Amino acid sequence: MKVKEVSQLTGVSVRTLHHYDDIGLLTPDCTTEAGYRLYSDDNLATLQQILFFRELGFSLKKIGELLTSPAFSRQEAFEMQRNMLLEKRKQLDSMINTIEKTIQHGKGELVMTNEEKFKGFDFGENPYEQEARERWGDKAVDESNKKAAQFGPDLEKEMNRIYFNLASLRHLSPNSDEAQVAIGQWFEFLNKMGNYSLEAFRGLGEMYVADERFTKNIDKFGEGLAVFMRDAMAVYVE
Amino acid sequence: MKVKEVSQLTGVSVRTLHHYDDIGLLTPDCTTEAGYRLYSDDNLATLQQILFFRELGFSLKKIGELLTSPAFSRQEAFEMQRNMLLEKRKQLDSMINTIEKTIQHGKGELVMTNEEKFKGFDFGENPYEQEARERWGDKAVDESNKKAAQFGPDLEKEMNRIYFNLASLRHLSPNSDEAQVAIGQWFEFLNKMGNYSLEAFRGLGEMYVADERFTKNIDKFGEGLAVFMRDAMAVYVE
DNA sequence: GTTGACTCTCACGTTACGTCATACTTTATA
DNA sequence: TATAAAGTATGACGTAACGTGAGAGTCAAC
Repeated sequence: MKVKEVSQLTGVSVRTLHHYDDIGLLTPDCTTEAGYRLYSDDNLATLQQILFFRELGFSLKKIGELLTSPAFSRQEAFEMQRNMLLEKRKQLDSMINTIEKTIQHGKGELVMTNEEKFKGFDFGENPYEQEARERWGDKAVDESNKKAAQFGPDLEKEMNRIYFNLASLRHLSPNSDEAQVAIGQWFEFLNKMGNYSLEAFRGLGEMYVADERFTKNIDKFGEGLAVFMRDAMAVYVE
Repeated sequence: MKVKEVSQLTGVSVRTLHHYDDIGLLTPDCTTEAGYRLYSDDNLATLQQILFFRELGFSLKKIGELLTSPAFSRQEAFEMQRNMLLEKRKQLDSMINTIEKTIQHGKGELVMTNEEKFKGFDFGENPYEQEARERWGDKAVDESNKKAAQFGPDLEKEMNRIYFNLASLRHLSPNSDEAQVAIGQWFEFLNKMGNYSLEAFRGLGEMYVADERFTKNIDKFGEGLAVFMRDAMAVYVE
């Protein structure tokens, strides 16, 4: 789909699409050789996400952070957004209530304090952001780091813990959330003592299967773990 | 009340109060000789109005125009705002509905078209503004005055005929065929001497009931004709 | 009488686009 | 098939509604 079609479908302006592309929030999957932006269905789904978050008052910057967070899951996000929308409706109800009272107040049928007159406006500290940050924000990553670090200077123990954890998940899909979180921990762990690029990380996964010495050592934690890890690592890199 | 108190009470920042003062949207009734802003209860009521309109997506400029309009009435505004808030809640419900469908869609339990995925987002042409402009915009009063003045004797006759005809139908449903034909004639008639958009036409109907001067003149042809016409006009627009 | 919370007025920064201007590409029409 | 019309791209500047200090005056309290 070209910009105008997307614009008409979603109600956002073409300029907005350009803008989102400029700031890297929504880069179309494809372009014609003339430079025309072409949006895929997946791009549309992302745009929908963006609009939901925007409606809930998130800044574009924060939306970008959320969308690119490794812990981000679309389904999870949708369910959360639903809750947020319900919250917002409650707020709206509160405002409606306030205004109805105000109308009566104007007719002299009711007395109102100043505070009551502004009930429902307290937009100030919305709990939405908080929840989102906890779920997908930097804090989540930091916390897990902290926990991992608490295992002490004994790196081998920590390593084993991660392997163990992964082994317990190896019957799941390599791209399941749990698997990806676990493999993320593995990636962080490796980066504590060296600098693994994502590409190197993927290569490592390949080696787990290709090299028998690795395979055997890894599969000690559970049959098929090496293969599982390779797949999960490949997914993680993406 | 000084700025901080107002800020805490209402949830808006001190800077915002300064800003509203700067642009003349909300100038405190009083200041100390040191230049401190002092807000009266009336100022607070105005601020409440501002916040309601703001929540409904009006620009500060437009809010200022509304508030200073001679036709502006606080009570009327409140009632209108309540309707707008109810409208907005409907929109929210639509979004919630969309998101619930989307969740099912994600689980593969449902098929959705791209259009369905963006239902409820269509912020584009909000009817709120339109209504407000018609009610309090200077334009509404001027235009109808001008046109009324231009009436020649021929036109007046035709107009009366249409009114008469409508009055004879006012016991029917506003969306009956007869009523719609008659109101269609009225629309054509108006368009002979000016350009009435459908939206303006609907607004005119609203004014028939809202503005006593109209109501009285119209009801001369039959009790309740103004209300009947407003309803028929609303139906006609759709 | 001085500390700390509160206030003032500039004035520049920021976010999320809007609005041209200018130029190229694609589609429709004659 | 040429040519107009509609769509798109990239700057680049504009705007709305504040945020964020800086620097200075004011006020209540200990």
